[in-house]
Amino acid sequence: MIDKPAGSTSPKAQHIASEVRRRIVEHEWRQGERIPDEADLAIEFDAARATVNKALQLLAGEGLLDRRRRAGTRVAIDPVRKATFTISIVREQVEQAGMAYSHRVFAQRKSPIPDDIAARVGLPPGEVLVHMRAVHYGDGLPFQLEDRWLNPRAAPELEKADFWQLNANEWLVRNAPYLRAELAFSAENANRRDARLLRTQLGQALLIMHRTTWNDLGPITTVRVAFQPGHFVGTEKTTAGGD
Amino acid sequence: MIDKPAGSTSPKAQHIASEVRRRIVEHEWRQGERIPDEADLAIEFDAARATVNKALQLLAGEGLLDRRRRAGTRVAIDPVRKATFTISIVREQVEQAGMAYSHRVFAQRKSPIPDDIAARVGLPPGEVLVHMRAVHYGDGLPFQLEDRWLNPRAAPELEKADFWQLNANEWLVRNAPYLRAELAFSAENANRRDARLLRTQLGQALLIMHRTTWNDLGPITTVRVAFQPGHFVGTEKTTAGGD
DNA sequence: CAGTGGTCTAGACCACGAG
DNA sequence: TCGTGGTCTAGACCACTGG
Repeated sequence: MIDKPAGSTSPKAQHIASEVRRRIVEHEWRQGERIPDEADLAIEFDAARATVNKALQLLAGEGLLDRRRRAGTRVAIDPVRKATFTISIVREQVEQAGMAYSHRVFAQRKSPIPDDIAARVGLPPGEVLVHMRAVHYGDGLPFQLEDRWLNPRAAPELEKADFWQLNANEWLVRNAPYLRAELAFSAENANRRDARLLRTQLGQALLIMHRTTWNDLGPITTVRVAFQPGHFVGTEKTTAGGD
Repeated sequence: MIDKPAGSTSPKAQHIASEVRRRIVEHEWRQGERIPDEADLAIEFDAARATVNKALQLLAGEGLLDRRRRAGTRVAIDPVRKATFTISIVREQVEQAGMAYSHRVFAQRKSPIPDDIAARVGLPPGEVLVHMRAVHYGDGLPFQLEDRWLNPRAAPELEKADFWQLNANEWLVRNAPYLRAELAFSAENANRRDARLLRTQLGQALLIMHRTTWNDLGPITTVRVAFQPGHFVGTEKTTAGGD
C-alpha cells in the first residue's frame, strides 16, 4: 500500500493550486509565460485531468492565470486583484460587536422618486415608490443610517409589511431575494440630517454605501447607507495577486 | 469572469444552478427548507452527480445554500451577500476614463514605522521600512494620493527599484506577488497634506482605502490610498442573495 | 486543422457528523 | 452508524481558436 502524504489532508486540487501558485509567486514561472498543459500537469501531479482543471480554474478565477483554448495557460501579466466583501445583516454586525441592537424608523411614505434615483435603478422618473429612513443603533448609539426606496412592484408582499416595527433589511433578506445587485462605496461630508441622525457634526466625513438590487420584476430596493464616523468596511480574506 | 450570455448553450451545471436559484427566489423552496439530495437532483436533471455537485457548490458559495454532510442541503436562512471588487492598476483606471496618466513622487526615504502601522502589518515597532508618498494624476488633475510603506525584507529586489521614475503600484504587481491581502475602506476628512496634494479643501470627505499585502517572507507593503473627492469604488457584478 | 481547455459522465471511496 | 456531501478518476466528446 502507498501511504498518504503524512500530515496533509489537503484535497488534491488544492495542493496543485498551491504548488502552481508558489511557482508563480517565486517567479519559477514568469509573467506571460506559458505553463504546461493540463495533460502534462496531470502526469506530474499524478492526478486526473479534471482535478488539474479544477485547480487551474481556481487560479484563473483569482486572476493569476490566463487560460485560452488552443493557446494554453499563461501566467497573467497583470495579476488581477480581487477581494470579496460579505455584507452582513445590520443586527448581526451590531450584536457581533457585543452591543444591544435597536432601530428606529424616522420616515416612511409613498413618494415619487428623484431623477438621480430613477436613473440609478432604471425606472421612469416620477415613479412612486416607498421611501423610508431608519437609524440602526448599538447600545443606543447610532450605528448606521439608511435612506431607502422600495419598489412594491418587484416585491408585492411588501405592501403588507410594517417597517415601523420590522427591520426592512431583515424583511428583504428573508422575503425578497435578488438576482442582481450593485454595490458602491464613496465618502460624503455629513449634511445637516446625517449629522442629526448619527449624532455627529456637520461636515464629518462619512463612509457611504450604495446598494441596489433587482429581481426579474425590476428593481427591488436601492439604499444609501451612511456609517457611523470611523467605521471600516473590510474584506475577510483575499486570494493571491499582485501589489 | 463574466458569465455567458444567457441565450445560447448554457453548460449543464449552470442550468441546474439557475433553476435551483429560481426555485429559491420564487419561494418554491423556502428559507431553511431541505432540498432534494444530489442523487435525486441528478435524476431529475438527467445529469451526473458531479454536475449537480458543481452547481450546488456554486450556490453555496454565493451563500444561497447551506450544505452539510449527512444533514443535506438547505436553503440558507440568511442569504449571505457577497460582492467581489476588482482592484485595478491606477494607470488603467485613469486611462479607461480616457485621461492621460501621470504620477509624481513627493517623498521617499527610509524611516522607522509608527506604532499603528507596525500593529497593522505585524512588525516590531520602530522597524525601518521605505516610506513614500505619491500622487497619481489624470489629465494633470489629482486622481489619488498614496502613502505607502515598503518592506525590503519581503521584496529584496526592491532596493534596486527607483520609484522616483517607476510607479510603485505597477512594480509591485509585476515583481512582488502576494499570498495574502487585507483591504478596508473608510472615510476621513482631508487633513492639510491631503488637501494640498489632492488640491481640495481641508475637511473634504475622502474615501480611503487601506491595503496590506504579505508573502511568506512577511508584509510586503501597506498603503493608504485617498481618492479624489466624489470617487466611487464599486462592484462589477454580484450574485444572488437577500436584501 | 488540430491542440488545448470546457464540460460531462459513471463509478468509486472517503469524511463528516446527525441521529 | 450510515446517509450525505466532498473529491477523485478515467474516459469521452465538444468548442474554441491559433497557426
